[in-house]
Amino acid sequence: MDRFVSTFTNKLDAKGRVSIPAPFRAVLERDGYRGAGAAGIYCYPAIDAAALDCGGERLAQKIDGLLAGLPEYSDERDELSVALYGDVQVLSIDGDGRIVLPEELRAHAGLGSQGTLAQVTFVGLGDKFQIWNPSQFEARRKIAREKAMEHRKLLGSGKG
Amino acid sequence: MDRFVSTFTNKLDAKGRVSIPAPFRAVLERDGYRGAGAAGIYCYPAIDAAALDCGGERLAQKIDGLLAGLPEYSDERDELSVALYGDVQVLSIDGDGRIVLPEELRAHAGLGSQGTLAQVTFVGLGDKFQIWNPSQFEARRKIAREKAMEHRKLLGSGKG
DNA sequence: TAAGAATCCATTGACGCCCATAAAATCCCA
DNA sequence: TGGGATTTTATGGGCGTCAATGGATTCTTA
Repeated sequence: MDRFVSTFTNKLDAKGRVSIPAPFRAVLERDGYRGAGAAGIYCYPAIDAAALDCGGERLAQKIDGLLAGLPEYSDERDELSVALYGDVQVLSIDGDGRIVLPEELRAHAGLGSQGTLAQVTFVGLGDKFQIWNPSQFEARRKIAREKAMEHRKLLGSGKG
Repeated sequence: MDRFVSTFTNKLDAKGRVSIPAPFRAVLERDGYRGAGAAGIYCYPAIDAAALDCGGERLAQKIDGLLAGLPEYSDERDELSVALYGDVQVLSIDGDGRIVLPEELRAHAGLGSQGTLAQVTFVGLGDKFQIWNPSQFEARRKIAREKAMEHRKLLGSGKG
């Protein structure tokens, strides 16, 4: 049972390409691999952050599972379907392990426009990973650490 | 059930490699060993100390367990995911029982930068262990002893 | 045919893997 | 029980492979 773990920062080149960190690629391959040429990741704007949520088959199934819990023809389900599926893009992974980030996704995550050189940060979150603007992620991480510190006693993780 | 116990100090070489103490290795192997090549340890900056927390599969499962209890799309979960998964690095153990400490982790623990020769101290803490800068750990240990002494008086106050 | 996209190729630098040596702990046997 | 032999650790170094990145070339399609 592989998970996406730790963070990596790679370069976004002039064509909008960026290498997926090798460890993440390995997880994706073991996850929902669909043959050499057909490999791809699901990617969509995170609902509550300036970042992109990404994952493989397992993530897609998880979304399916969420929706399955709602009544077939409810407004709730329709709205969630749109929110979750509507903005999803399937990004294919090229022979060198890279994806191309479309303009729309880049805009949401605060990554430079096409042609702009930039860095992007991949953040492992277990069964999915996120793509961030590095400096924005640093700020986010700082907050997360503070929160974690607060929760520490509750969690009992201090003594592990 | 094996535990990480006692402390060892080994050299960090020019490549940033350091041998994991043999006794710790033995515990890791019995813990969640996944075949020769796939062996690795989970390592992340300690939340409340200038040290690194390390462990094997058991530690990873503990993290999973913490998150599994939280609702799928909650702020709480998001933050903890970032704090827990985002900072974790999976360090693979080479054929000689060594790991490479990445720059980011070294910085947090006050170990020299790349190229710098240094020593690192491994401290057993039961089901995980920590990596310290030796002198910082000595200071820490001294305080711990004093505290322990105080507690001892409290604990043993009945008998004197 | 031009623009954009996808595929392929090349470079470089990091990392994993292997071996060699040295020190230390363990074992073995008289 | 003591001393030598053997095995395990720790540590240093070399080399090959793979990942990341930049650029070129081919393929689509408008």
